[in-house]
Amino acid sequence: MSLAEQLAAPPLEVAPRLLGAVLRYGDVAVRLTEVEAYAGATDPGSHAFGGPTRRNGTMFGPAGRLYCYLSHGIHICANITVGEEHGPGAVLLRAGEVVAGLDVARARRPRSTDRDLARGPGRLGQALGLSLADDGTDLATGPIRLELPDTPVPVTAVRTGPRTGLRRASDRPWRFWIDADPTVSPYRRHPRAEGPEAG
DNA sequence: TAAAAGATCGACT
DNA sequence: GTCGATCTTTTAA
Repeated sequence: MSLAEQLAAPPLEVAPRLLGAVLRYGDVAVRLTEVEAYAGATDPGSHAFGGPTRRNGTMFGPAGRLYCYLSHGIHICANITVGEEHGPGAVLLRAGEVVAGLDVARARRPRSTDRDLARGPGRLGQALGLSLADDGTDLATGPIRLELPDTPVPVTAVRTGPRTGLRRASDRPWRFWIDADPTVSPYRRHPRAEGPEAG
């Protein structure tokens, strides 16, 4: 079963299965501990909501690719495309534990403790050395590889909650993380988030 | 400890 | 011209 076939399922189904997976780029490898599902056309929180644009084109391609975008002009955030082809599903890689290339990751983030090296999507992208040029990389054949876990994280260790920092659709509990893992990032609600508390 | 603000630039309208 | 699936530093309790 190919990587793309394993990822050819709805984002909400694939997201928890990515916990414990390892993303490797050069010397650095990160074990994923926190992800978020983005459903695509029906999800106001997704970049794909409203149809294809120059930025989100990768989301409308096949599963098993890396979707990278620039956040706040500074940080590269990474997603894995999932679901059916032309169905713009994706899973945001929110946080992880650096399991290889610790010296390289430390050099890229000199002011971080080891725990914080990839604790947050912007930090994760920085630790791995991602750039916008990495958008669209095939994770089965390219320089960046995704290794799914031999044994999935048990469902009893997976926790869910609302996605972090979104203004739209901020109440959907589509964030998944490994319970009690120290590298999971803290939840922050968007200051102007829409939803129950926004009125 | 929590909240606020500044940084910074490609994508979008 | 405005905005953001963020991070860091500063300021206030």
